[in-house]
Amino acid sequence: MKNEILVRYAPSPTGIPHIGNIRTAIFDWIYSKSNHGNFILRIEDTDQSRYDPKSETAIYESLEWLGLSWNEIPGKKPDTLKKSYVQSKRKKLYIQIAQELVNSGNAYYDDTTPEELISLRKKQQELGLPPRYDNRGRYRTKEDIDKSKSNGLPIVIRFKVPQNGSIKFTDEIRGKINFNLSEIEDFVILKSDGMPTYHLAHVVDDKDMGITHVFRGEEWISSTPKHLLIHQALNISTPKYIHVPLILGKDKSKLSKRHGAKSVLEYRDQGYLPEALFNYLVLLGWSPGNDEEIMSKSDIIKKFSIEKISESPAVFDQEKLEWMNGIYIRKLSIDKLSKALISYLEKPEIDGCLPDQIKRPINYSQVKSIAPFIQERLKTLKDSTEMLDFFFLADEDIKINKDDYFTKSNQIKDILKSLNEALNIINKIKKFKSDELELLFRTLSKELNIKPGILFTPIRISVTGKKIAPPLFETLEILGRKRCLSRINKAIKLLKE
RNA sequence: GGCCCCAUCGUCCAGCGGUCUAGGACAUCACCCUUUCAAGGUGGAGACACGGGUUCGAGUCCCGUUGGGGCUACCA
Repeated sequence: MKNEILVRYAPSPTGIPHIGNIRTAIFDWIYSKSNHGNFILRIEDTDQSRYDPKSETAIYESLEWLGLSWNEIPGKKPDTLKKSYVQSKRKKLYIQIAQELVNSGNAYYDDTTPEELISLRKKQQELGLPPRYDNRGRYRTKEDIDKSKSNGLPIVIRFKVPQNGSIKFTDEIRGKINFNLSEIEDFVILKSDGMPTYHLAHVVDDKDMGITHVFRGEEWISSTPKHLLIHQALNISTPKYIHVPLILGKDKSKLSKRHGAKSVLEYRDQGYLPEALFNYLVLLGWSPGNDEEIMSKSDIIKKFSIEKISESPAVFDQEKLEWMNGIYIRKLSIDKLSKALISYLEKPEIDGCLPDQIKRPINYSQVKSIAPFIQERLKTLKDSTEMLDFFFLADEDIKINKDDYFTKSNQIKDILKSLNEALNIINKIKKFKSDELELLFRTLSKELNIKPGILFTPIRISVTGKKIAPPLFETLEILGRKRCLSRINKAIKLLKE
């Protein structure tokens, strides 16, 4: 049986995909999966001046990291090894279609220069008129154009928009939307460098590739009439349009770099799990219709429907993402957590990971022994750096801030007493295990009549260099007797200075 | 400015005419648990933008106002 549903993610390689953009890809992917359709990737690189080769790689990486696998269209060879379709490789097709449109009277050559356009808009604005192209090119003769061409002036092809009547279309989540044609200017479909504009290229490709559903950001609603017009002129059918609500920054404007760099790869590098980002993002603008929030991919695929996509924009909430990431971290097995932690921690110090003086590779079994004690404390993998650097640091590299000892209005002689008792216990204890240690230290706390908190804090600081650290007795055990003794001795010396 | 879209707690969502004295989650506050920090538990505060209709009945339908956003390129 033939697959009916074909959706595409069509980013332009002008920057690293950000959250808003990739959310559309997520919807695309889910929709194709939930309908047993296909999902393809098309690189829309028709703007040569903004093209950035790095971002093309970033697109692949982002998609792969999130697990959004794409297919090729049966019978249509992709343009890259990565199985994506690339518009610049299809240039001839667009030129051919543009010329067809000229031939059929739906488009015309225009030699209006960019400078003329700028001064035209300027004049209009001075007069308080809306800035728009005045369709002057309609009245240029073939001779005019030929002359301009031989003079080396830039020539474009513009679509001839009927200047009366209206055009309407159905957006799958908002219903009917109507526009007056008189408000639409004759727009460029083929640029002077021979490249098509988005308007032409995507219509041609969607038709050529058999795209059935177009998911795109709400910002495209206003230019949809242009796309419809091209469809009409070409006498081809339109796909379904699903304009998804925008993702907004804290200030409620369209999410952009200005809101603090929200590229997908950055989330990866900051220690977020792909499952968490996926889950969070899909909930931004969609819900299953009840209160469920934590859902696996297959859950979501099962429950997804276009009708449940919301029509109002959503503000991106970093804190909720963090919370959700914590949920996903806690769901990981210790083995998986350890591996994720290692691959994160081994990166250079400059990326927020373990200090460079710590030898790589990081030992798996060591991380595995610690992982259970930090698992529920992590919001991101990055948090782990600070939580366990002291496990890997040499004793002499543990930096202690003396002031940390004195926050509870306690006195130095008590602190030294606690530390010396600790030394004593650690020295004498037979089985250096956390439960044994805890037993002895609790007994000591009672004997000395010192509250556990007061007794344990100096030990924690001495051994980890931190006021906040993983559970003390487990920490001691993993560190081992020798290192504990050495660190506490060092701390006593420091305190006596 | 013009055109288009949108409007439930601070934020994300549920609600698709009566079960709404409006439910969940994040954040926030209090308490419990507790060796720090978390995690967890319990509880609190917190919203249907406004005005007209329609209807026996409106958060839910219609219109307007207000507010927010988007578009207005030889960028996508």
